[in-house]
Amino acid sequence: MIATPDRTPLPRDFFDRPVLEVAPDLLGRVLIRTTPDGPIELRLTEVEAYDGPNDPGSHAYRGRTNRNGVMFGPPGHVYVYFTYGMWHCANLVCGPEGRASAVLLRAGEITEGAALARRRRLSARNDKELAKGPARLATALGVDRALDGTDACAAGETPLRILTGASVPTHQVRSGPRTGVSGDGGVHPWRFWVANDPTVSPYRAHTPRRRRS
DNA sequence: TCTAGGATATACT
DNA sequence: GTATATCCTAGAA
Repeated sequence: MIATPDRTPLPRDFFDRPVLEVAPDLLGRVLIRTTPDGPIELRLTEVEAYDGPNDPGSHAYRGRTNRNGVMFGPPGHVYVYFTYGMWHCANLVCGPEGRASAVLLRAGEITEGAALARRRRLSARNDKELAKGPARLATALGVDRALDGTDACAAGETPLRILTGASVPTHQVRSGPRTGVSGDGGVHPWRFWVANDPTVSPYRAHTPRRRRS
């Protein structure tokens, strides 16, 4: 065995599987965000599955729009959406192509480039909060709509890539209801996280907003 | 420690 | 007009 970390991207076949197989298998894998100031690496600790046509909680449930077009494309690409008027969230598209299923990257541990991440996340009180939540993760990595459609499996230069390497053992994977999803979409235990990991975001049930005055 | 409310793009009614 | 795959701050407890 070779002791050096494997810098090879995951093969596209990895994502060309049902999203419920891919999601737990992503836990523990490492994302590399290449920025002009240097790389930021993140180890995934929490994800959520969204299964296009059968899933009322999915952005793709009501068909293709300008925003969600990447979900309908080939697996292994990054779908980035802008929400609540302020935040970005990153997903990895799963197969088969056209099914429009994806995994939302909910939280992770910054394993390299923490100084760069802190600069983008000034409100974080400690390093465990740098990517504790989907919008925080995107902010820490500097992910926005400009990265929508990025191929995370590309071998060459790419702003965002996911590496091969060990996922966490099955006995450390936990699952439960998805966060912040309303209606029938909240019943599925399609949120997956690493047991006892301090970077996993706290569960919040869906709370409807009150009307503005 | 907890809760309420604000910020406001995008899609849908 | 209303809801949302969210986060942050202020003020109460």
